[in-house]
Amino acid sequence: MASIKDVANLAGVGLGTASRALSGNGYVAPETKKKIEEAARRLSYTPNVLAQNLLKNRSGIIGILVPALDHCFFSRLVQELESDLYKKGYKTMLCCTVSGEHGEQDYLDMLENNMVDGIITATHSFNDEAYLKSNRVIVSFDRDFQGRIPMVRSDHEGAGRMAAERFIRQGCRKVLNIYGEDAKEGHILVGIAHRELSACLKASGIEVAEEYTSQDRFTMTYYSEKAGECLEKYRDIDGVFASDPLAEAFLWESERRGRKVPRDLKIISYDGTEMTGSISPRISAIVQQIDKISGNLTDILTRRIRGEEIIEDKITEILWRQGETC
Amino acid sequence: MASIKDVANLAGVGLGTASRALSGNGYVAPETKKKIEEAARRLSYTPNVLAQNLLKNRSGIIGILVPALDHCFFSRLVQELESDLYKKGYKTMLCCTVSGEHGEQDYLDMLENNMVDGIITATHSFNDEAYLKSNRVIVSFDRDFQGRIPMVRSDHEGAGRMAAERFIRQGCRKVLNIYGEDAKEGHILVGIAHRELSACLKASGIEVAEEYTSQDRFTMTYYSEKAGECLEKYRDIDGVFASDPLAEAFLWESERRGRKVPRDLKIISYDGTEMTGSISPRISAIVQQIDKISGNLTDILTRRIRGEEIIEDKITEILWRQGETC
DNA sequence: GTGAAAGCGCTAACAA
DNA sequence: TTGTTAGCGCTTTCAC
Repeated sequence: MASIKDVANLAGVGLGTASRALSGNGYVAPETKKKIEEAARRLSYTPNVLAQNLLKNRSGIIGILVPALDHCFFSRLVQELESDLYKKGYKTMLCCTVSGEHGEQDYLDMLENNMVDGIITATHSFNDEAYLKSNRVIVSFDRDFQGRIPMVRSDHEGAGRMAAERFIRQGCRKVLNIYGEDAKEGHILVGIAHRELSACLKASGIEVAEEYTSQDRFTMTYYSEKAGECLEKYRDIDGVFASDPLAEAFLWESERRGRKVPRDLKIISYDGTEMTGSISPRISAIVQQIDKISGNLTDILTRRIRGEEIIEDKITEILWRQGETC
Repeated sequence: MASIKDVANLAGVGLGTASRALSGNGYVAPETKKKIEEAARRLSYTPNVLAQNLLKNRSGIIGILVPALDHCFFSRLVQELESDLYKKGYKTMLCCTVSGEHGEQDYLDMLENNMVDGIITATHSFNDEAYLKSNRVIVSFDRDFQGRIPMVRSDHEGAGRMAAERFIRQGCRKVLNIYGEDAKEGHILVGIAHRELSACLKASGIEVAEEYTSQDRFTMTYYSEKAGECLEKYRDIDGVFASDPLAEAFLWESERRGRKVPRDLKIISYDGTEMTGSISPRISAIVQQIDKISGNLTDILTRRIRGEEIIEDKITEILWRQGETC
């Protein structure tokens, strides 16, 4: 590994000059520069980012914390974030908190020890304190830290109302509203959409059943089981509101039991990733705009890294996607 | 940010002593150690990994290059790799090469400039030269670099034969064999399975149609379109062999056209991720064991980082998963 | 058992 | 315009 010192020696100049020539900032005579560049080429010199990082006290890496990639919403979000961060000059460190038993704490430590310049967290599992203790740059997706960490989320209130409106218009009499048990109360904010839905439906005299899914199982196997159980337990429901993969599971499990969708059961999914929009029949959905969410998250993050004080939250608009299930 | 120097000062010792006490290697008197640890706690000292990295000339980060996370095989693989790497003491840097327009080259440069200690590549897009130029640690998934970079892949020969055997036993007369155009020839090795399948079928007097998918589109929208087209184009096929999401698309598109699966069309998917195994009907599949693949990749990688010379390839066994589509 | 000093590879300030 | 020097924060000799 050739160092900048080697380059300077070969070119017959001081290493400060070599540094200026190669990095492009600072005065250096054209011919000297040429010599240095030639020497660098001959030695196939590459600057050691480890040294640059130490000096600048930044790594150029952003940590993304997600429960898992099994869930299509998270894999889409991560892919979008990686792309956006890259465009802004950052590399992405991936941290899945559910898959292994390993700790979120470990990943948070990377903030303290300068491994990452910032963190985008989309996990549900950990206690707030660990996050709030850190004075470095964190941005949250869909999780409320009592206004002490900036957050990005979808317009869940609107989503809940929109879903209710659809079920009502379709003449549903009893709707199953199912979501993660971690969003049941408190600061996982997708719960807002579900609570809003229940409230709206009840206000219109429509019966509501609520069920909750485990917060650390994201496999289709689990979702299929859960959907099957619910269909057995609630034989009289004619509507379901659930996140993408679970909505898909309801679709197949319902058909398999001879309950036609949408004739006997209307399904609306929340997330509306491309996955559920292209299978057949296409699932009707309220869409969380992942590209916008990613844009907001990375925008707030990079601005905070640059020193801006931002604590305001960002609510992303939701959309209706007409499918064939409601 | 308190540095080790601050800790040493507060404890009233030299910074060398503080370093030894905190890192645990080197002699230091118990009471001195206690003083230092106390000082560290008071200042809530955290070692700066950037400095440690520069000294050790390693970052503890592994780069994973995948085309995208849209495809369930890759999102599963990445999740598994992240978990395995974590257990081995490495962090994961995620690099999606298709999603953005940004270059694979950029990520390969990270090897040269010490940003990552090694790379696991599962991409299809780039020319071999860029990889072979690098003398740092690379391990490849399913891509042949003429024996110059160690590789892990599934037993594609066995997979092709197994699929053929199933189609034959089910009495198929014409099978559609569809896969990525990049695997058509050369070094994307999943092509072996498909070529083997075609060869076996033809040898048994069964007709084979081959089709190819784009190598940089992984969305369900695309797969659905493609499946639809094929079903229109080949009205007489009674068997399909395709990767997971595409197999799923064939399932829905076929049913939508009134061609019942498996009565009119037998489907076998290659990959057999959990996703296709749990929807209803469950898709019959030849399973690539992602956990084993990940284990082999990370094992070879870490051993090479430690200095072992490994160039032999690792073939992972495939499994049959009985579903309801063949 | 401990402190001082060198150095990882780089950049930036300061002289020359 | 260029070379020298001082660190970034840490670990590791090497004397004491």
